[in-house]
Amino acid sequence: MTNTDIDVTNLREIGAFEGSLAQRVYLALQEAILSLQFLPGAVVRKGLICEKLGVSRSPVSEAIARLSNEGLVDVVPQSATRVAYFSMDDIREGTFLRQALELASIAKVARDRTDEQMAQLSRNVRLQALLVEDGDFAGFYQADEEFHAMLMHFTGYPRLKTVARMVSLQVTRARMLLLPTPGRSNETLEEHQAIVDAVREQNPEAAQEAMRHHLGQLMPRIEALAEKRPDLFQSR
Amino acid sequence: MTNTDIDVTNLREIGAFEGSLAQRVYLALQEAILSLQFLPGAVVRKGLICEKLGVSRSPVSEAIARLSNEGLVDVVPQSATRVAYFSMDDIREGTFLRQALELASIAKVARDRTDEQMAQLSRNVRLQALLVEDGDFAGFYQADEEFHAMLMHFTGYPRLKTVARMVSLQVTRARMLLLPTPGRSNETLEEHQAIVDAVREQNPEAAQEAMRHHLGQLMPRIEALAEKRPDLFQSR
DNA sequence: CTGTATAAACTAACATGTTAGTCAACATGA
DNA sequence: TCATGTTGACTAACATGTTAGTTTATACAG
Repeated sequence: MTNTDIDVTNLREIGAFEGSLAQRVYLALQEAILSLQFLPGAVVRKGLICEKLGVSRSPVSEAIARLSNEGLVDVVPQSATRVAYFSMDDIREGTFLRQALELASIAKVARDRTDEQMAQLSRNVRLQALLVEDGDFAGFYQADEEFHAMLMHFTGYPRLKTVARMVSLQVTRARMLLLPTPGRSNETLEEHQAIVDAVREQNPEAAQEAMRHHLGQLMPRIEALAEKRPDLFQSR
Repeated sequence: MTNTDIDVTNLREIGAFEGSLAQRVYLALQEAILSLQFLPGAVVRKGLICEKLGVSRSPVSEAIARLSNEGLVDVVPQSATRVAYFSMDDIREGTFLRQALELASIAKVARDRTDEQMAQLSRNVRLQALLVEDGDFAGFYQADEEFHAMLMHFTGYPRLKTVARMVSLQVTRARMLLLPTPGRSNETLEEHQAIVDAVREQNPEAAQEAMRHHLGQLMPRIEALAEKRPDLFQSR
């Protein structure tokens, strides 16, 4: 069991975020955890965070409470808080929940989409094609995120995006470890195109099937990862 | 706009709950809000709650932060906290999210169920039949809850139940206003039986269809409610 | 009587002091 | 060497003090 502390120099200053102090601290910590600048097992010390960010323990405590609720940290009462280890069980569950929400969303969007929404989707996918052509992986990753966010936005349910993000935080963190595989972005693009095609034709079943296939590509890659980096996975 | 305070005498003592003080306060407040003992629009005063429950502002603040996150209270920064009004938008969204999770769950359970799980489901539904026969509405309500909780438990995903509960809290609160309609529990029972039959036959599509039909019965009844009790719905 | 400025009261948010539970280091005995 | 008991440092949880933003009541001008 490693007992290393987190390295607070990896925290972005809270001036970079908006909202209450607690909210900013939360965002700063979440970013550090998801980007793996805080490694699993590292001890989260309130004192260091307070010092680095220049705030008192109150907002830090509230931030940690939220992270605990999301499963990104493990709090041992009266003792310590650590960055949560990866857990294949959590990741599998997160994938399942995420898929449940994505499938319901895509079916609704395929049914109810407007022409304007269709145009936006089409535009996004054409942008993706450009980015793949240019080999701009970072840009493609962002456009990919936007693609899924856009679909959820089109359902008209504002909390959906938030809930989907929350349930799959562990998956998001695991994705950070996936190196860009040659040819994968091309496949991803084709999968996105298939989804958009089904939405264009207003065919909910086809859209669901295309989305199911798309999302199904992720888990095997994460499972391969667990073999290579067992140090990041829970040893309980 | 009513400016009534909450009536803290409706709060159960925290001795009735388990966990940290913050957790107990959270549960006590949630119970009062969901059971409509705290009415929409009522001002939540920390001072009164602290006095009634015999705790300081810290655990109360943490509890309110969680309730705010779940949408059960509206916090106006630096000003006041109120019990959230009902919102048809929130309820529709909650129903959508709940259905997404229930449909994914029932499909998985129909595929993967064990004989032991099948026996438990069958037992629960036969219990429901007895309770309907006896006209025990409270008992039937509880068995109904257990039925859905059981299905989610059988997926093997431990957080699922928690997430499903969280996304549909507004729906749960609205259900409290639905008077037991004559004959409805009989219908509900038949719908549950149809679901269990499909699970027995390990037919995911049929199970989903039965579940979809079952869940589809709720929204129309809530919509009728919004007409009768406009005072509880948001007037923004 | 009405619109507006102002101040006082109230509250969430934040800071800081205190308590009590946990855990690891160390000592003691087998 | 190893099991076990004790102690002390450390931390989350809780209590309380302080700050700053919002709302509302009130005074005053038009």
